Amino acid sequence: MIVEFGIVKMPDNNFFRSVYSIVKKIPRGKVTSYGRIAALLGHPRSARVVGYALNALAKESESEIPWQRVINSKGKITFKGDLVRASLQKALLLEEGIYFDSEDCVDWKKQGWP
DNA sequence: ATCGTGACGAACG
DNA sequence: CCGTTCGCCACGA
Repeated sequence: MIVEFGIVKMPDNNFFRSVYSIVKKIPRGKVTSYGRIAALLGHPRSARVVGYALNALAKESESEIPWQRVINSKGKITFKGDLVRASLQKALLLEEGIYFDSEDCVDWKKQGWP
């Protein structure tokens, strides 16, 4: 099956789709990490793959899935060369009421999910 | 099938 | 509290 995210062909991969279904459940005003999602899926060591899945998503600026609510385990947004996406992510999160401290770090205890 | 790659993360030093 | 190293695993060439 091909999940249509624009022209990008998504593989018939349960892991990717599982990632998306989890991300969709993150409530507004909350955030979680790549590793957390991987753990929820029963693949505690597949954090990188979660990032890989979200990467394919962001290209199409998919509105249905709140990709911006996924950050790294340190509680920060990961740049990795794409400053545009990073700033967009922060803007979206600020709009949702996420609070960043002086070091651009979120408070897991108050805004972490689950 | 093999291999390099990466929105990660934990373990070191 | 840094920066490095290493394990991880789906994907695409």
